Amino acid sequence: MSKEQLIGYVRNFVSLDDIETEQFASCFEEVKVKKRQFIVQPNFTNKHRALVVKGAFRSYTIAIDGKEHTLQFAIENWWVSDFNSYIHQHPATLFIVALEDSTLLQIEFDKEQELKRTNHKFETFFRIIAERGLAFEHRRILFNLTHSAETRYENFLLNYPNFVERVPQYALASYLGMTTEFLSRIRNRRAKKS
Amino acid sequence: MSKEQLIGYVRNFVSLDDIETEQFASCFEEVKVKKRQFIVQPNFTNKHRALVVKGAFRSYTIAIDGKEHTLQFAIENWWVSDFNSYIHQHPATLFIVALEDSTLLQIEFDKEQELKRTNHKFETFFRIIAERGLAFEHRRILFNLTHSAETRYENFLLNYPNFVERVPQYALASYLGMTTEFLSRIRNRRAKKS
DNA sequence: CTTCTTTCTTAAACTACTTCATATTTATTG
DNA sequence: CAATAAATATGAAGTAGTTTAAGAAAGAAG
Repeated sequence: MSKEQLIGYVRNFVSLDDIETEQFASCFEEVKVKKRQFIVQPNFTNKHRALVVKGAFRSYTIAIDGKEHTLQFAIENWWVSDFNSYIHQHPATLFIVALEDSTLLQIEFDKEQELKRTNHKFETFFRIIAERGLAFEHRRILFNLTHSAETRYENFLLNYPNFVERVPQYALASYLGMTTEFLSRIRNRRAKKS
Repeated sequence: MSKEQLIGYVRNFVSLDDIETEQFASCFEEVKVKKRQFIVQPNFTNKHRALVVKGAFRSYTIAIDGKEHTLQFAIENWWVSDFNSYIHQHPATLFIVALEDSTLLQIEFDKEQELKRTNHKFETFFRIIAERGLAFEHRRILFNLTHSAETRYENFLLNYPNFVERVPQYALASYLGMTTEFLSRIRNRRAKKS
């Protein structure tokens, strides 16, 4: 059962006894999603957050000029949601789409609230992942402010080599804040050098 | 005493009885900081997080080319820290400097850990502020990806009018991801229009 | 295997923003 | 309140990255 993976993940952050483990795991539901299927769409409230058990996702928005901009990717052991929509339980602004046939373990907002309310350890767990997420985004913002398009790409290659192969170029470009054409040129430039 | 302000802030998120309130508040220490004084510097671990009681701060980094890039501003009722340094207790990468003579209420990392360990409510409080911080940075990243320099400035004006007056232009420019010269032009352009 | 669609590539023209250099205004300090 | 330093303004030249457009390659679907 894929919940092993969830348990393993949670135990990185808090130690749970058997009863707690069971209680935690029982709040999650396995969902299979086909490539190109949307799990979140603008104007619909994002009622779950999900751990990617297998597969890959992309969350993005479409600007007024029609262009797509990627906020996040998620592969195995990453969480996926429109976080603003989820925590405030108001309408989403993002699309979230499966980049591959995927399996998720998702928890409903209300169940998560209950978990956090009933057991200090669960509260701790969600606190830690929020903190780590925040620290991550701080690093990302700073890196984006301080580096050129090419350096941002190199950094992504270095830190997330396993994402690169699984993510379409246009999506990666829009995550890194450049056009797909420009990323194509960067890749070409680099290929020639080596 | 300025701890009233801290209590008021915390009670926005969790309800504390008198004993809890006292326990929470007693972990914070008031610190006065003069304009231009640094409270965090690269390579020193950031041992506290602090609520701004009065005044204003800026956290920023200096890139290899010598240019400053602002990660955050903080005025009254905002938290300030090098969050990556603080939560992992490893050396800071940021400078944090007072933009005005200021008063802080700061808590030591170890005391915060203890608060969270000993009382579920305190854990909840820190979970909530981390989640809100994360949601905030998601909005910021998306907005930066989807809008031009001028629009980013207009948005900042709209959402944080009270920051604008208190923050030097070059710092705001570097927060918004543009040069101070370009922001100067934008402001000039706008002034002429109206 | 063929057709249709999606993604990637390449090149030339363009533009939003930067850089550099200098002048002006606004703060800070003795 | 001078004197000096720090921040802002402005113009001209430069560039990193975009836009547009068209073709090539790769994937998906029958």
